[in-house]
Amino acid sequence: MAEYDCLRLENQLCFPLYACSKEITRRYRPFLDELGLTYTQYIAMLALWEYGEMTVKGLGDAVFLDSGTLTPLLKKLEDKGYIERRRDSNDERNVLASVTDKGMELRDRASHVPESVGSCIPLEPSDAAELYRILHKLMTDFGL
Amino acid sequence: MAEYDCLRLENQLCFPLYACSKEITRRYRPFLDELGLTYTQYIAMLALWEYGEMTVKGLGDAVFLDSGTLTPLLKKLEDKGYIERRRDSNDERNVLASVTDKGMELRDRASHVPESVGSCIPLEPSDAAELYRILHKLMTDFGL
DNA sequence: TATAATTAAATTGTATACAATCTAATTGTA
DNA sequence: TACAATTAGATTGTATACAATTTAATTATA
Repeated sequence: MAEYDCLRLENQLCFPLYACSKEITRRYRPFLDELGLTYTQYIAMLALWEYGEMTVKGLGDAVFLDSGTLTPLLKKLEDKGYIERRRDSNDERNVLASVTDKGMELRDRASHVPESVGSCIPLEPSDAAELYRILHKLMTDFGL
Repeated sequence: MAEYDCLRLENQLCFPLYACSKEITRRYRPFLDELGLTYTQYIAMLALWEYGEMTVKGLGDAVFLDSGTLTPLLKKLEDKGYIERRRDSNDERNVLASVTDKGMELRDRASHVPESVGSCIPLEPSDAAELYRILHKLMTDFGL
């Protein structure tokens, strides 16, 4: 059966990546629940806090999601009062998303999240740094 | 704004993990399309090829998915003719999934997938080995 | 042994993801 | 300037994910 060794779960690189990504997302939940955000909504808010007003396209480029995912997600963030959406009067094709005052207050409440989650991730600093380096290199080489 | 540096997308470890995981899954698509499988269906088939007949629970433990995801997924694999599902007569709570002859033929056609995908992942062998080591360590420490 | 507790799947509901398509606005060009 | 091509966002359809609940079967225990 050595001919199928390459198909063993243990020998895949994609699988632990997929599994660890899901597990880490899962560990955000208790902290994000307090903020009323899902993980993807949190990622979108990180981008909007950092870059300010953005088009749906620009946000999608930043977080690697398309309008099919972002349109309903941004509507939910708008319903929660964290962002506003409006058409760009200079180019009516664009929809601009911006953070509201309530959304800026949320930023303060979110500022402890990275540290809180970090303490739930059993990763030595040296491994975390190495993982960070490899993943960022991979993203660059992917053209992301 | 240094107080919010920890919220910058660039400073998250979760985000490149999430982005790379999605991108790698995306790169499986053309190869898996030929087999008529989605990525998650492929992962489930890897487990069934490797371990043989499994309960839904056992499969879920192997690939970190619950019955809410697996029940409809296994029905699709059954519709495609790659697996069979039957109740365990020794314990009627269990549903056993097993690979059909057609599913075993698929294994031959799938055997080139890891190498084909690997050549689309711009990762040096040393980095791939290091990434593999860190992720497996993380899974172990997560209790996965 | 009757029943409480546990277990496994399935189901329900919510939220991504993303391909493909549609619509409206803008841009390029003959 | 008409009109083709492009672009942005929204929509539709399919496929995960997973929490919470339900149902049926099994196990533990009073």
